[in-house]
Amino acid sequence: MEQLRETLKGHHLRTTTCREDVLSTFINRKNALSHGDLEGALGENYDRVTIYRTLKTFLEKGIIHKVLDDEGLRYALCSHQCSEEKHHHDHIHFKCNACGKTNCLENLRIPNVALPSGYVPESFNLLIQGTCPECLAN
Amino acid sequence: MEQLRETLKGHHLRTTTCREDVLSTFINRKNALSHGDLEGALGENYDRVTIYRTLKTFLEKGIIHKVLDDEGLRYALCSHQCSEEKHHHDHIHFKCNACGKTNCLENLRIPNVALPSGYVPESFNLLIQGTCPECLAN
DNA sequence: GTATTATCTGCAACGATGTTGCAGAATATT
DNA sequence: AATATTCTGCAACATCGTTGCAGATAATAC
Ligand SMILES: [Mn+2]
Ligand SMILES: [Mn+2]
Ligand SMILES: [Zn+2]
Ligand SMILES: [Zn+2]
Repeated sequence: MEQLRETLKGHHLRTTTCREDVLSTFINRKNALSHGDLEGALGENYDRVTIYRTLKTFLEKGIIHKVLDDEGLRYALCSHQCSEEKHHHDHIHFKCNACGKTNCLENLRIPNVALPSGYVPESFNLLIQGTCPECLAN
Repeated sequence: MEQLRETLKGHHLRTTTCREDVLSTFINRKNALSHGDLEGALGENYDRVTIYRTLKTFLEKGIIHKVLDDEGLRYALCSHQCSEEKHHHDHIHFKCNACGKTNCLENLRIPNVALPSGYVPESFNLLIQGTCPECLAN
């Protein structure tokens, strides 16, 4: 509760109930969320547009980052000290084809790739699809 | 020209002008194309819906494959022998933030990753963003 | 606590994107 | 040339995402 306010303040954002609810939804569900997911969870309380704008704001402030998925765009919490200036997202994302959830594998870094000369890499996005441990057990 | 008909026949597709034009657009431009790109190039000749269906058909027949991008979904030619049954797409995609083009780096394979136990990988998608050789020169 | 200012939210309207059903057109086959 | 198959265009619709603006709310100053 108070934790949420701290996070928002720390990123120079006013604390509003919508922002608190969006943020806590990200924290409670562990996986990456689309706008549609959030609308499903909070749509009765807040307007679609407000949720879009909240995502945009969180993205700009470095609270969440984009996750590319074969179904479209999702968002996940930035775990480390991402700020408005600098982001650290060289970790792997895993999507389970059984349960449909996409997760950050925060401690798995994307391996280096030797690009042909002339290519200057700046950011990386690796999505691995397959079966997650939970679904494998069932 | 005749090449196009061969490719279509080889995938058991009727040769229509729309399919020929979509296919040749992929061949002429080297980079990955979105539906919007194709609509911009061919939209005066063909209906939006027909272009959507052509993409879907090409995808199913293994003529093109999906390319994930921070802007959304694009498509690129399958260079090797992708068929309806089996696809080979463990290569890297590169998006240039300067010119906005996304390309297949067909001969760069995605490196292996040691996943935590319980995760069963099936497919991989690595997008590297940065500056391409052409834009670096300018 | 109240007034002021800056920011956020809801609503409406709109544009872009993608899907489906169906009748007529085009293609491949005989 | 006749037939069977499948492709295309149109219309209608659903989903997704953006923008402008007026009223509500939060932070700040008094
Ligand atoms: Mn992540
Ligand atoms: Mn490719
Ligand atoms: Zn799963
Ligand atoms: Zn470039």
